[in-house]
Amino acid sequence: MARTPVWKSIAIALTDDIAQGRYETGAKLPPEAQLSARFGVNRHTVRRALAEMAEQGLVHARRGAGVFVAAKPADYPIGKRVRFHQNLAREGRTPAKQVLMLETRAAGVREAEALGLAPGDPVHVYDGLSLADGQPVALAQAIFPAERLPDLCGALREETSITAALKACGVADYTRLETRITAKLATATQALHLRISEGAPILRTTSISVDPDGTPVEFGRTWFAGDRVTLTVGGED
Amino acid sequence: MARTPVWKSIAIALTDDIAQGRYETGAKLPPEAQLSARFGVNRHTVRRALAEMAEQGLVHARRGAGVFVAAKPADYPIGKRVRFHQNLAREGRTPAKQVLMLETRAAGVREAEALGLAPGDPVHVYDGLSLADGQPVALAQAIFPAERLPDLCGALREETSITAALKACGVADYTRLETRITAKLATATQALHLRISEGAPILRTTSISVDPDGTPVEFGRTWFAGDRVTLTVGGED
DNA sequence: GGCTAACATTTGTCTAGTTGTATAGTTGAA
DNA sequence: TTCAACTATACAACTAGACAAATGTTAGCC
Repeated sequence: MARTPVWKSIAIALTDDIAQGRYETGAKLPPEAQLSARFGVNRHTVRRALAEMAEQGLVHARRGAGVFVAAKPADYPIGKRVRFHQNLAREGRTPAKQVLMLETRAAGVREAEALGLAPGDPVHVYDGLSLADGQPVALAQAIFPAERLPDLCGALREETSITAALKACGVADYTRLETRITAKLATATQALHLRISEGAPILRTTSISVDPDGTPVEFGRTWFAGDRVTLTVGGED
Repeated sequence: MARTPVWKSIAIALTDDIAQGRYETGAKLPPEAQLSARFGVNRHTVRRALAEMAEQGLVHARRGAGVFVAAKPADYPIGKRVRFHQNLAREGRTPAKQVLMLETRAAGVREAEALGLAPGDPVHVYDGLSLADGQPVALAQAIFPAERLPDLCGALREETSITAALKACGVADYTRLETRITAKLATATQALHLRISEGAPILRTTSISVDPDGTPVEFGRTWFAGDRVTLTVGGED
């Protein structure tokens, strides 16, 4: 006899359910207690199955909330013209952003250098979450020179994208001057926002964007959920 | 592995924000709902963090109004002239001390060496608690040469500060010769006195103070509640 | 101006549900 | 015996939603 463990057959059954479309991406699976009743096994056995699926990136569990079907990875091109909303819309996914924090404060040394300011000059700091089809994809921090863009905070709050907010403040166009990419592990709060597990791989990019005159307008730091995004460089554009 | 709970890391993040001056003393923190969005957790989890901070006296909440910063960690300059009462008064906080124990006994080897005595010579030992605005900030042990300062015990009991007690015994001035700083974790009794949790970080300093002639007058050991104090070295003075 | 009433905001509390983890026990097979 | 798979139970940590209570704000009225 083959003797496949019970938990493995449960994992297969659930995986099949997802493939059949019984549970959509982003949807919540029934709670473990309910699943264990359905399969007639102990809760731990279901957990074993779910753990396997989580490791394969098929589902993701949030303590207290439930187990959710993970989304498919998206290609995210990085070139001269990086526009989160356009990038995703091109793939037929619905982009969205969620403002986590918005403040104006003095620039740090690193930030001032990137924006061509003096340390201590005022900057707008935007902390936000970028979503694709309602699923968090990236944590983004963007820093703008406050003196040049005094009304940006309001615009960021109201507009649906950073590009639109910059346009409302008179920056009709801007291009990416430089992007640096490194790999990190998710901290606890990053993991919570991105709905991944602590210690999961993260792509961290830091970037400088300039307007057509070559004046820096944005210093950005973005943390992508490594499982959900594939950064692509080069190609067209 | 004992992973740190999410609420604890949130408490640390907020405490740090306060220490960094992002929220001034007396200022209102963002409402719980906003904080829970910023950290990506449920409001209850933020409340757990705020409860911890409130217990430590860092913030206090008023129903219907908000959560306010009660006190930011005090800066405690360490230089030639370390005076607990003056240090705190300069920051607009009310210092106080509470005597835990007062005794005269024979000096140990380490203590004798620091004070330039022979082991077994009599020393006064002061054990006390230092408070800022009624909040315990540090546990202090001070050891004085008994033969040189025979009446110190009584003075320590009556005067409000060690500086005053020394003055009453004829030591008009004294300066810090040396201070050593290490990090420790709070023991149960330390935690109890400082009203922090067991295992919380503690700054331990050992110091030698001398009178204008260069004769050692005090050998001190102090345990600061790490959350409530930031030791600063150098600068003015 | 000064007062009140209505409303929105914000913290406090409660109940219920869900996943994470730890411990101990049972069963079946090599 | 020993080991792996599974069961059983309990508790901790976090989520979710609802409502109460206190506060701050604003509009309207005298």
